[in-house]
Amino acid sequence: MTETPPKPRRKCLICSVPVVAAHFGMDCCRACASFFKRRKLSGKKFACRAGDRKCLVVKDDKFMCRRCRFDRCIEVGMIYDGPLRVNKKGADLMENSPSSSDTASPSTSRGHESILERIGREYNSSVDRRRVQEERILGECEDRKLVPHPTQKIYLANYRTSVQTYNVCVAETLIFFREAFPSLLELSKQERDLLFKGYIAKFSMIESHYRTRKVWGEVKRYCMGSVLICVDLECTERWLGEEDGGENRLELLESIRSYSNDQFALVLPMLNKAQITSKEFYALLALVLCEIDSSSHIPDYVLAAVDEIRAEVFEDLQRYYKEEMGLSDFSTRLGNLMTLNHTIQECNSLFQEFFRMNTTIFDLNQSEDLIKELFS
Amino acid sequence: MTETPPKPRRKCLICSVPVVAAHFGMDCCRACASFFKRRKLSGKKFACRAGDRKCLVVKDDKFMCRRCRFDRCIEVGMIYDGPLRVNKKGADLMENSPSSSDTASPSTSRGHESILERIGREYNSSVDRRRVQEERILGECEDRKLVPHPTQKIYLANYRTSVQTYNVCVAETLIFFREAFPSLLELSKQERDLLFKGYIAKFSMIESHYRTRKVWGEVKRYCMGSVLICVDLECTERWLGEEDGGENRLELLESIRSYSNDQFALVLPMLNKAQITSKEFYALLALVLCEIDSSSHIPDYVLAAVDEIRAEVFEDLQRYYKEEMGLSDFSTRLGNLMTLNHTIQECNSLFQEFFRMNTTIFDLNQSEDLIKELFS
DNA sequence: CGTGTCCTTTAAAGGTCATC
DNA sequence: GATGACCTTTAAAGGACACG
Ligand SMILES: [Zn+2]
Ligand SMILES: [Zn+2]
Ligand SMILES: [Zn+2]
Ligand SMILES: [Zn+2]
Repeated sequence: MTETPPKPRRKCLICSVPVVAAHFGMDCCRACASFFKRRKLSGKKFACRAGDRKCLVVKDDKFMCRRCRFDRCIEVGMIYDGPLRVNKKGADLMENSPSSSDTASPSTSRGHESILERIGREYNSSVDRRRVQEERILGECEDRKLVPHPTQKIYLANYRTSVQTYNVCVAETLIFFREAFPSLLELSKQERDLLFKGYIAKFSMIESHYRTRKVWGEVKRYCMGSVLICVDLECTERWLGEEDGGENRLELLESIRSYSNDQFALVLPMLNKAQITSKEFYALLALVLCEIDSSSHIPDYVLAAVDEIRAEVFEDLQRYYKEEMGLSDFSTRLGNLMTLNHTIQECNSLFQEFFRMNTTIFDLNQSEDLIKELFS
Repeated sequence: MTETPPKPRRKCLICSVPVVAAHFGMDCCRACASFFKRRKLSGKKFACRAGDRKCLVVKDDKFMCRRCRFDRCIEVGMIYDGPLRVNKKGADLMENSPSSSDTASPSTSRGHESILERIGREYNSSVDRRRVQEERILGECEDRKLVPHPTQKIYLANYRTSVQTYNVCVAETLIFFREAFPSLLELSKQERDLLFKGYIAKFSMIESHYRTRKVWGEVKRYCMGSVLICVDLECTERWLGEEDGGENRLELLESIRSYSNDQFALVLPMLNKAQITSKEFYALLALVLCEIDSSSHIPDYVLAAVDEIRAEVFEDLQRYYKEEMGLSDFSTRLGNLMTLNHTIQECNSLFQEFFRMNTTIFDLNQSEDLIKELFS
């Protein structure tokens, strides 16, 4: 009837073409959504066409700079954590289980759960348990301070809450360790405890970075100490109160500073480059267990047991890359993941001193019998 | 085949029953999701059954405290901003337009756009324009500081960026004013400018609170100054640099402090209570224009023009409540919205001094001819 | 009315394929 | 092999209704 007025419509936040729906949490066109997903999946990063990473990203018939287009996607806040559902075609039909009734299937139609599924389930379950306990710890803490986060209740860590949540973390991760790697139950309790003692430090390291990225995205100011607490990296001195740490106070502060500085210098760049998915993180939770320092006196049959786990993880990881992610060439992703694995190993070796000291400190404060037993 | 192992499943974050899917962004059961939606829609708040707002919310056959259940929903981060799509049944079929082809329909199937749709469209369009210009302003600012936000790039406001973004806001809001209220084009330019001069302060006030809630949720530490910049309320003194503000520096600081303190005391509680949806915000953008101080010397025919807008908004608002929100009794929501409207009016009257001074300050810095013309 | 179960609808994710 | 148009599938939102 009347002439159509110039109604402003939504535009693609990446390339400015008109857009009808949201993709990956942001207003963008289907082409940019496809592009972002492919780039995330492949794991490859390209160089900027101009070299200065300042190309304008607009739909000017072909030749958008791939690096700058991807950077723009990250900048506007698009998120993609790997496929949500598994590829129907690729899945083999080993048995026709009658699981279609009321009980929810464990995300694939296969009869038994894969190792990555099991690790993921047990990890998330341990996080749920830790969250409940941390809520209680923080509820009892008089001077708790909320950190500004728009969607979650996150608190500033202090010495006391760090020690308490770490104790909870150790206890719950021990359960995770038992449930996620049941094959290790064939070893003696002593051997398992030795493995766990070497594991918990590496676990804490990768978990901290993983949770930080999950909770804070591209924000570099905070570092998650556990499920509900985080450290403000711009005022780390606030973490340790004047009366905390006893006679080791200054020493402790210096250790922590050097530990975190070097860790951020080593692990963070790798983690940013790898952009790992949740499933890859679950794989990492197993792979760091399987990297055992050859200088430590571990019997061969224990090494054989972890090698079995490593092989199972690699098999499942390849299946994940091929079937679920639909990658024909997954060498880049696997390479990134393995580099990350070795970086963590390296970082862990560098700071064994710190962790030994750490263990001593936490020993003084521990209340749980379980932990006393472990670190005696 | 084998006995089902005790696999941990997801639980309702509100009442702890097993849950199969997410609702409103969080893992919760369908009952809690329904409950949350109904409570959000109705706008009513109930008193806590025990009085201390500390009831445990668990599915123990009837009698969950409604207040504590709702509080828990907010706490875990559930979000609901009114129905996403319009009720098909309620919509009248005035014409059968051939719009079903390629051009996207303007969210309802009605031939012409309602006033709230128009205001919303023009408001969002003005925000898009401001975002582009603010990105440029901040790109040129040497000492810009990112505020930690997991999904958006938000910067800390300083005196310079505040002035610049305010100028952009005035210019773009003038366009919004013209496009959203076309009926006012029948008035003279002088009359429209007079209306706009009274409008811009109230606009800034409600927009600031609306954007703060949208960007920061329940976080009370930051207050959005414009689209991309915000003030850290825990160190407001950083906002004004040592050399900013000229001879009025201390006076200016004091004005701002008292202005913001009182505004937060008056407007914030109402806004938290009302929990307005986007559409209600659009209605408010019109309603605050229509509240004109009787002491000002505005001709009757101008008052008649804004009264026409007010009537149109009320009509559309009722249609929204009835048809889109499906409310049979919308008195609580409308009451909350009107209280908010009057609180803003009251707050505006209280701080006319501040804004007069404000205008003078911004006059000294303005570069756009448009603004010079307006505030001469 | 307020609640919770169940069914329908749809926005956004997954997947395919011709083109370069 | 990368791209983007064009289908197919599904998780989560809307809506109806029986119960108290
Ligand atoms: Zn695009
Ligand atoms: Zn480039
Ligand atoms: Zn529930
Ligand atoms: Zn209660």
